[in-house]
Amino acid sequence: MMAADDAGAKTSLQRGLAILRVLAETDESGPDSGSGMRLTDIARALELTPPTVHRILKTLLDEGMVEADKTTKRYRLSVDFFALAARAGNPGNLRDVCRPIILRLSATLRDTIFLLVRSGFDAVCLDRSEGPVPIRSFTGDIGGRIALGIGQGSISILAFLPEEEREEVIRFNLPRMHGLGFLDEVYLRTEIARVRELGYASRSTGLLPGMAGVAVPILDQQGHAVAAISVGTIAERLNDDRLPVVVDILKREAAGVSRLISPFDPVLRRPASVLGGSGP
Amino acid sequence: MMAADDAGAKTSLQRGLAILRVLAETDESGPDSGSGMRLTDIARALELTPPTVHRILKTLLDEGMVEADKTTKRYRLSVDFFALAARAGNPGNLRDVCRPIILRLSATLRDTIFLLVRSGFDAVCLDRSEGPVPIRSFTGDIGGRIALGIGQGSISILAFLPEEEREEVIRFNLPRMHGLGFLDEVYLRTEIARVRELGYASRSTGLLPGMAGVAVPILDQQGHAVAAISVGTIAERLNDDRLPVVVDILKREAAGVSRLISPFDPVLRRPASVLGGSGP
DNA sequence: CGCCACCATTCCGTATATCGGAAAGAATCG
DNA sequence: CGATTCTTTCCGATATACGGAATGGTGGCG
Repeated sequence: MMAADDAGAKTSLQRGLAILRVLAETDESGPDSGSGMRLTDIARALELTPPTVHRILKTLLDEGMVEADKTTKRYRLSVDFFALAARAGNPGNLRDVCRPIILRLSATLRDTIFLLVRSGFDAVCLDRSEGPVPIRSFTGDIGGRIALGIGQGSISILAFLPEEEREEVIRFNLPRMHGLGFLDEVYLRTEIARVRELGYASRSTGLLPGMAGVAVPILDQQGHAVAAISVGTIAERLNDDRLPVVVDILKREAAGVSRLISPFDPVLRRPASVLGGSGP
Repeated sequence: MMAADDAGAKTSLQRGLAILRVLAETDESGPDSGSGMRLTDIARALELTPPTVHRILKTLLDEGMVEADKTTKRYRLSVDFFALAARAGNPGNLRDVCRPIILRLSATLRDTIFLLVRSGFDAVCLDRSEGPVPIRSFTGDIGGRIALGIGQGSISILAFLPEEEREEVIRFNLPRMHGLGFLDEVYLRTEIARVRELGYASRSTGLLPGMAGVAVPILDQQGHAVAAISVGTIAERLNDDRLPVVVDILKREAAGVSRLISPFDPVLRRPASVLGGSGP
């Protein structure tokens, strides 16, 4: 069980990470974002005493992970921390491998392209390149998360997970989805079957009016999804004429990526897994 | 505050962060990127004993900041960590405020737009939106760093720092620059003077052949630079006809941002409640 | 095929960093 | 201008982290 506020944190490292997480929450988009948190607020949120928070914050400050506004005494995650993260999230070179493809696709299709990767029960947006047409999407920005099953890219990953994992994700995510959309289990399973059959996910879910998308999974050697390439655009741009063309291009690119990731290394008995272990 | 602030990490939190940093280094682009590090490599790099590294890695693993490939025993930063830190780097809402502007600019100008922010002696790329023309740049990707003074966006920040800070940065960065480019101090100071006079930085530095850029600083209330908006494109697209137009558009947008950031309200103005309202 | 070398992992006594109550400065509010 | 809330420092008791030593694995090499 993963409580949001880490009631079981015992070590100072865990407390430090908890503080980073709490700061990240207030740094996300919103009216107060960027303004940061005060020491006592952090202490309250994490059920720590002010001296403890103060000491840890001082360390985080010295290490450059956190920055403080000296006048307002408010703490927030630093730009350095942001820059550090840019070097993460590249499992199996996936992001590096896909960047040129993403750029090429958005230039060719003149739509916004997303690279999504699975992380636990979510899909996370690893990269994106905007087309000229502004769109809205579930994952939105780089680093954005969405439950596996919501949105074309996300569902195309879910559809091509190993059956056991797929069931586990569905079990876990259905309750979460009821809050976000109006998907019921029957609909979800129908969609998954369709995606598996077609090899791509499309159609507007109706959750974002006027928006539409297509996505294809990126499969590993075993034919299981590790990621997805997704096109987000307005509904008119995915009509019956254009859709097949886009799908065709996407499938070709995805197949190319499949060949490039986890290149067979004779030393290893198995290809390196692209997936992380951030599951249950 | 005695001495001993030196490189020798003492607390477990510092060691944990050091491990994250070391993992970030090997995760950056390169032939081995994405493959991760082994435990003993980390131990050697940080001059720690294997048991210590093992214990800390276990914590980081439990906390989801690090993921390990079970077969190869290699550790790397997790996608979760990536998602976490992607929420940082939004000082004073700067990124949120600028995103629509970045998108609008890249759609209008059909070039690649960067948002750079100062971090210490560097400029860091906070956001970017690619135009149809592929380009190369110093900062490159989101999260990329470049010494203040190299590149149009970077130098336009440097030029509009308070004089004292500007001198400090120049002193610190000149030695670093000699490795990167061929800038000498006279040239740098000439450029800075020119940028201050014109209010923007342009001209191809010649460091990236065929590439060109224009950038304008984003100023705070005191007229000091906190960030810059930069256009990166190929040299032909910044000829004498187009350059003034682009500069004009950029200046207008930058002025708009200046008004939006840190709306310093001298009266007692607490931004609602920090914990408050619509929690996710 | 089997030995060797290196690596990951566990154990545990010692040493030390961490914790938080108490209280002194700051800032803020009424 | 006094009251309240918050930040920061101090310090002793204690829990936690450390790393040497030993164990279990895994790949490399002869």
